[in-house]
Amino acid sequence: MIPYRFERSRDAASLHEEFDALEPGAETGVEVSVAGRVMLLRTQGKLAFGDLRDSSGSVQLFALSAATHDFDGFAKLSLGDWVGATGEVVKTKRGELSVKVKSWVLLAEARRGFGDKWHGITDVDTRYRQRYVDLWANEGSRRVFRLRSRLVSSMRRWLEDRGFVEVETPIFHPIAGGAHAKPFVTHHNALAMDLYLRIATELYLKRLVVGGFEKVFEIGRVFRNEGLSPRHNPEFTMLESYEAYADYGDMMALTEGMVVHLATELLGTTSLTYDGRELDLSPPWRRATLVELIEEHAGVRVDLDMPVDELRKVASSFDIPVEDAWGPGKLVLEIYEKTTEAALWAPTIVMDYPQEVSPLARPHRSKPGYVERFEVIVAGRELANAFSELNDPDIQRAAFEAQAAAKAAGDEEAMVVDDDFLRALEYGMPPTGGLGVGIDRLVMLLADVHHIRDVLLFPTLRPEQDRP
RNA sequence: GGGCCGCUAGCUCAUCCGGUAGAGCAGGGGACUUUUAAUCCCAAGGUGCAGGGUUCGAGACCCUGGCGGCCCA
Repeated sequence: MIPYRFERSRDAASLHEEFDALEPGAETGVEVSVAGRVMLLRTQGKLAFGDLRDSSGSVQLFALSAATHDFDGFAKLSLGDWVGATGEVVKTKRGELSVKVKSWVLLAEARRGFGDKWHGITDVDTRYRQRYVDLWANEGSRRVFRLRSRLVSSMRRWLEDRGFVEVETPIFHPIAGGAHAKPFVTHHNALAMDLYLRIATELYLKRLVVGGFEKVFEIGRVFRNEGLSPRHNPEFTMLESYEAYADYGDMMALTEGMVVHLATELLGTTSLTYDGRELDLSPPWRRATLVELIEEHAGVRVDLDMPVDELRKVASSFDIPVEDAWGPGKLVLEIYEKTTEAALWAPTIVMDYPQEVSPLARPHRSKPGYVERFEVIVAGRELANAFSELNDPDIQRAAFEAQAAAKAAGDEEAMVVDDDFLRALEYGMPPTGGLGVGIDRLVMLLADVHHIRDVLLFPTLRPEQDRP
């Protein structure tokens, strides 16, 4: 009979912490109860040794036929069985900290085996579909998800310590806005209308700034209807935060401060290794404009006041499939993405994007045609995107209308006019700095993993067929 | 979407030039009173991703499809 509960007094880590210093052969007289999964079992006639793993670590169980209740049953446990065990804390002759089992109880039977105890599970399909098996079999996998949990927790605390208030905004949107992406569509029966799963939290959070939340953030899942790749999953997690009275310069300091804090708190250092290369996150991060970086990496000087034909020629020379509808801003952005972005390894704040491709950012205070926007690129990938937020309803309406025109011309990722958001801006939004950070990518960076599926517990997969 | 690679026992992998599949671990039985991936002995374990084709004979060669990976777009 499997019991309904088990009174555990200690976990593995606390036993190691207290008793690891004991000499081999030591007895403590301390009786404890531990519980977990049997990950290894070595029987030896009238003795048996088992490795018991709980969420804190592992501790050895040491059973003797003369001293252990139902020794024969213990010796026949299967790998993967859950047990609770009670007995004295001892060190074996070989110096392994152990619980010398007096009594034990089966808490759950593993009817399916746990696979190769040495190689673990390497089949990626099994790892992702049956994450529970992966988590038990692979220490590295457990490590990544604990890191992720601590990262989100630390991020939340860091923002709250600076006066930011966490909110939850709708996932169902009547209009999908706030990013360039194709949305998922669903249907509400009672309202008889289609709804979109959000592609960003931006427009609702800015409504909250209008409403008087001067520092606000949301850590939430967003959904984009795009393919799977090492860096893309259709649902992923973003931090977005908005700060009234601040501009994109303040957002640079905020982003840098937060990432440096997280690396230091979680890893104890800002000197990382990523994909076998050294990566130094220590501040100050390099700041350079988009066009400066293009010149540096592509060897061409581009600017928005160049004739469009000339920009097209430059783009074509880099094998970019130029589309007729692209204006100078889109061309410059494409040239940057093709030639420069992947080459930026050390953290780089890439400043001043074309207005044409940034419909939610505020025009640059001194550079016509540009907006006050930056992205942080680390290890060749976008980690954060931020701007001085556009708060002029007339400019915002014009930007939306340009987007709507692009959508009508075939750009499926373009935005549409959001009249409700414009109405909010008409009530007045103060100068505001906004920031978005991809949580999954940040975890990848700090955990040194190279596929987004390795930081998602249950990544999106095709459903398996004919496999029980 | 394109190219390449993979899919064999519960798990990790072999099977050479086409001759009807093998090991380690797990699971079963046995030995062993301080093991550390314990060790040793015994027995068992397969719709070779699916479906076609070539062949006297296909896990292997060819075609189509499925699932996955890497690279490219």
